[in-house]
Amino acid sequence: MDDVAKRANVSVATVSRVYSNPDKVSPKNRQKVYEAIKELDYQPNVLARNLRRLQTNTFLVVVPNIVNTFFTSILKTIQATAIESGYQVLLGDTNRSPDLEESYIRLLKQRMVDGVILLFPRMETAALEAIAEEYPVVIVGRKVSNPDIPFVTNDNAVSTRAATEHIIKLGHRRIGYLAGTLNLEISSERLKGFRQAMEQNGLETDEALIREGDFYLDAGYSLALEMLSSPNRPTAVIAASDEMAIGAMRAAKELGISVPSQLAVMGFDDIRMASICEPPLSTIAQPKEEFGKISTQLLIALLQGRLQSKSHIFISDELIIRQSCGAELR
Amino acid sequence: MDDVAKRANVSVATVSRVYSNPDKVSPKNRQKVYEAIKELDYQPNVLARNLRRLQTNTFLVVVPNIVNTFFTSILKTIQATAIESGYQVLLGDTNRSPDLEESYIRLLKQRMVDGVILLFPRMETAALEAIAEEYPVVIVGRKVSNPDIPFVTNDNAVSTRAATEHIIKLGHRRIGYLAGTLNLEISSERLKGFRQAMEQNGLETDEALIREGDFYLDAGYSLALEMLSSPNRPTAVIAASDEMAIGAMRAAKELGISVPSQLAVMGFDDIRMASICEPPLSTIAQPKEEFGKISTQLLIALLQGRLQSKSHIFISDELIIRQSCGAELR
DNA sequence: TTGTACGCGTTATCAA
DNA sequence: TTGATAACGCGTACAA
Repeated sequence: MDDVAKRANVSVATVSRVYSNPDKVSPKNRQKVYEAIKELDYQPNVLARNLRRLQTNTFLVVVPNIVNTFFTSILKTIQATAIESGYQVLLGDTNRSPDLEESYIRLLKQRMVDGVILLFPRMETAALEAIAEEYPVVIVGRKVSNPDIPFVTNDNAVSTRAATEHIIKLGHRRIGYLAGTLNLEISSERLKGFRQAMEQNGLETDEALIREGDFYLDAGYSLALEMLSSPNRPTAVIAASDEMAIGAMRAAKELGISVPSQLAVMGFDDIRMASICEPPLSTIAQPKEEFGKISTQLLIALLQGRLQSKSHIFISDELIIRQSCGAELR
Repeated sequence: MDDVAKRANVSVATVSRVYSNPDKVSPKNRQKVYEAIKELDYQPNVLARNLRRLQTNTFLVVVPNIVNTFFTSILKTIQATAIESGYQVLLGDTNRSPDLEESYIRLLKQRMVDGVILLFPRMETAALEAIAEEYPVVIVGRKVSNPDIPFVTNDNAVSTRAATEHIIKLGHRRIGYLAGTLNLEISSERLKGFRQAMEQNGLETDEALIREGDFYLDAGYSLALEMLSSPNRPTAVIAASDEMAIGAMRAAKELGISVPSQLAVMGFDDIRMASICEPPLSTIAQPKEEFGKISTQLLIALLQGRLQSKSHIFISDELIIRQSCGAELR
């Protein structure tokens, strides 16, 4: 910076101002500085700037599993939005481990990052709130009660209820449900929505038709194989994930049960396979891009101290009707 | 740090040494410092440390598309390996744009990161080499001739040749090839391997059976539909990607051509769908984890100035035989 | 083994 | 509008 200043016949202060406050420098000097910068191919040292400002214009995104296109779709939008606003994104993959999640908070304490976006965090609520009260944190995909902690999420109960109602309207009465790991709030909420829809429509839920899986294809396959082998089998199956729904379709095929004419199937997630499989799977799509965009905007607002309070944001899922639920047969 | 020093009755230098050179501090003082750190919950300020050391212990990973599990599998290993070694990972998604790729190099010039791993870069070779000559850069998935620039890649020609030979050994003579975008080196190399295998086995390659697609399912579907509708259709199809291979299987199904008994199919990539589709797809799996691990080790060695020269590393792909190629029928 | 003091390259304050 | 200068918090050369 000294060299630039000398070459432009100004002080380092003026050079610095050309970056932070160009309007406060006379056009003549500004021009001279620009030229000197160009001639010397000068690049400001970000490390010094960071130290002086005590901020890095970088934030961390903590992801449960980066080999999962659901999360990376969100991450992609976060990254793009961040870059647009002059921020960088540091990546933290946790392998779904709550401990690793918490360990990343160290970066916040050491001032290595200005803030954090937590995607579908799994740590205890108490720990989560404690961190978010002390540092700039935005949560995606999970609710907290503290009104000062911003989050953006969908409502899993509402969406599953809507999907279930769609199936009921198609005339089904015996409906099976393949749940995800039930100790996750996201799974229990989805199941809750299923039960609500059944109840509100005066249908009894046969507990034998509710099974817990782990979101993956194999679980959906084997649970459905059992369920569909029963003489009193359901005429529709709703799954907490597309993979499980596709597993269920495979089981049906193996048993000679045709989808959708003899069995309606509904998934959740809208993964790429959902539109490609046979028949294409009806499902619920979460607003991945909006998760990313809104959470990033919230965090930047938070960092710049212009966050309106009560930033609890719910975004609607989208019910996508393809052929597996048989809506088109009617 | 001042507070810690006072509390432990030592100087700040001693506190600093406890972090960087614990052995150079007397056990007594070391213990006192540890206690003070704990009592005050002191965290060293990374920004100051970075400035002083003129390094960040952070490196950038530039990814063509982060919503692609092939790239994120590599990224995942990179992240894990980096963290293990005390490094952080900054994320750069380029949407396959060469310009965006180059723009990330700014972070290097500004010293925001110590080095870069470029995954399957698309920029011009000249630009690539120019950057890698000046800064610590490791390239994944692409070769460069300069022996000082480290890279790790597979050999697409060799792998495709092996896959083609496998098909030939199964007795096929008329074999179709669905290529990827041919202006990418990766695609032309694969096609080259196909031609080599045909030639070395004395088979003529009918140019009508070589078609260029774009790696995606739809292209594989429509190209195969055409190719298989011909009266003189091939008995085997090799694709440059699993998605195209799956598209080809769909086309075959539509035409009433049974896979594998009437048509052998081979893919490339080993995406999740490959093991799930019907029939399961034979394919070539690239060593994703090794890409990640080795590239990270190379970069860290490079940063620490202990990189042996000639770090040009080739890793073998794995031919995965499932049912779509019909090997099991014999 | 320990402490003093300088400098890393900026930004921001203040006075001119 | 500009310049001089004091931080920012740490690491380390040097002296003790």
